[in-house]
Amino acid sequence: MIRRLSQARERGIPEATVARLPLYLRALNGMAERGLATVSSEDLAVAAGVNSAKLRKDLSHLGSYGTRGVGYDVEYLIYQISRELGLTQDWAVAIVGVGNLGRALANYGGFVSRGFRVAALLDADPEVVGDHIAGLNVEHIDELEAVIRRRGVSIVVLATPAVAAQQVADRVVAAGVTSILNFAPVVLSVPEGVDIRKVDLSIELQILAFHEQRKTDRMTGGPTMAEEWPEAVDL
Amino acid sequence: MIRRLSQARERGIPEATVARLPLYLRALNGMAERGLATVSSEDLAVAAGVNSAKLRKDLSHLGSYGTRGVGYDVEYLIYQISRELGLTQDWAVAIVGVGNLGRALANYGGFVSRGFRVAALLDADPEVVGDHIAGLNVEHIDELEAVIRRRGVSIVVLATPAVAAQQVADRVVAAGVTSILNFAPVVLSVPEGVDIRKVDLSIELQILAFHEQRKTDRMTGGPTMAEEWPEAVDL
DNA sequence: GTCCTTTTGTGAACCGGTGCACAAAGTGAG
DNA sequence: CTCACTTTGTGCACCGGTTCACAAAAGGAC
Ligand SMILES: NC(=O)c1ccc[n+]([C@@H]2O[C@H](COP(=O)([O-])OP(=O)(O)OC[C@H]3O[C@@H](n4cnc5c(N)ncnc54)[C@H](O)[C@@H]3O)[C@@H](O)[C@H]2O)c1
Ligand SMILES: NC(=O)c1ccc[n+]([C@@H]2O[C@H](COP(=O)([O-])OP(=O)(O)OC[C@H]3O[C@@H](n4cnc5c(N)ncnc54)[C@H](O)[C@@H]3O)[C@@H](O)[C@H]2O)c1
Repeated sequence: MIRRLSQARERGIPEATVARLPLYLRALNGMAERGLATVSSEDLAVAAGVNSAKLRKDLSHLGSYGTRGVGYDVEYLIYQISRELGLTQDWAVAIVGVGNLGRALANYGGFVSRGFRVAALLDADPEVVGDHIAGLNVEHIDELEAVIRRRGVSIVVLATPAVAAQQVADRVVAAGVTSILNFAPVVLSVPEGVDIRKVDLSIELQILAFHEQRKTDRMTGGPTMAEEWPEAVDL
Repeated sequence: MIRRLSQARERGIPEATVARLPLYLRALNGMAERGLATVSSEDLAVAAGVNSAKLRKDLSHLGSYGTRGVGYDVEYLIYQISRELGLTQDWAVAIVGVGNLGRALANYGGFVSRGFRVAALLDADPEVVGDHIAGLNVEHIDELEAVIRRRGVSIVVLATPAVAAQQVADRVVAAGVTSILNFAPVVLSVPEGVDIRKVDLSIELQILAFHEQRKTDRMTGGPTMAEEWPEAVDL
């Protein structure tokens, strides 16, 4: 039982913890800007909107970086979390599908700030190919594999229409990319080992609507029993 | 123990289930378009990308809508899920912050399709106010409360810069809205009873980067122990 | 040094959710 | 009507994650 710290760090940061680390990082960056040198788990937890015990347990998975009676060194913790997340290196991102959403993403400054660099924009529409957006030339989707290879793209953002998404995903995966952020409202099927994260606007709104309905039902003493199954239902 | 069905339905659909219902709904709509009348839990589960036992358990929370030996009636299930999610009514959505992202959202057709109607666009920039986007006039943020009241807005989408988000959220909540979809990278603080869902691009990318790093580390037999804490760290 | 205060790191109970596996319920053939 | 087959609905064991609560560690006062 020699490798105490190593044991904690190695091969096993819970997924739920990984998802919160960026939150802590953001809060810490704010604190660093305001000149704070150290922060307690309680304060950091409040800033990140979580419970302080959870925060401490999360951080304990990275190692023992706090000082009892004092708290955590802000700069040091920023470095450790950044390193853990892989933010100390530079990630080349390609955006495929340069429509409404793809353009917004390309123009968004928030990526670059933390190790992510938009390295390529790709689209199938000849009307769009050749456009200059955020200092980048939109290239034709035929160039996909070449662009991924040449620019060392390791993360692809999918912002094509739903029908094209699977087909593009297949090519992207075949080209060796194993991390995809998907905005198209489809369930992508990819081989083992490929990570997909999806952002789905419409699902978020539907979840809000569900709770909103419950809230208003409760007020108005809404229907408690299933009503009759009416005739027509639009899609 | 009289009210079996009611007991199942009433006051208690697990949050995880609610988050999956939109997925099932989407898959079902696809099947309805292709003319399928019934579907087995197995097939629907595959289409939605989940385990079939999970799907059955999820659906059992809404009631007993399947037929053993046959499966589920596609149209009927679409109706039941829609009703449960509150999609049989029309929701007025306001988008606050009509920049890159706000515009993309306003132009997006995917909302309207399922009970959500963009009823207002609001911005603080006089340059933007008055623009016509997707058939809507961009109104000044000063009109926020009046617009929410007059158009019956019950869901607000926040697409302002991070610094403005909390302030806008406070006004939105004060105006009686209890459902917010937040795109700004901040932890919003709102009173009990207000539902916030956040969509955070940057967090998604960071999670992908984490796993990507692990994958490449494993291949190259990367560092197993924490390295030295280097001098400077950029934010 | 001793004592008091602060705050971390974690053991352990708890909780929501997942998935296996199967009885119950339905269909259809003969 | 019976038998073979299909598929749902769910009991139950399990698992990851959350939260409480506290011992252990650190710092400061004297
Ligand atoms: N705009 C939004 O706010 C929003 C919100 C939620 C989800 N989405 C989803 O994001 C995706 C993009 O939305 P959008 O509004 O930007 O759509 P869009 O139609 O404006 O843009 C899609 C772009 O993809 C390109 N494209 C089509 N097929 C392609 C292919 N095979 N390879 C490369 N490029 C291809 C098109 O030329 C077009 O430029 C859609 O799947 C949409 O459902 C968008
Ligand atoms: N564009 C993206 O792809 C993207 C991705 C992730 C997150 N975000 C986040 O979404 C938000 C919007 O991004 P964006 O790229 O559209 O920014 P943007 O600067 O293009 O647009 C912001 C808009 O909000 C308006 N605004 C500012 N203060 C306001 C106020 N008090 N009330 C009403 N409107 C106000 C501005 O006038 C501007 O039109 C930001 O918080 C950003 O961090 C954007």
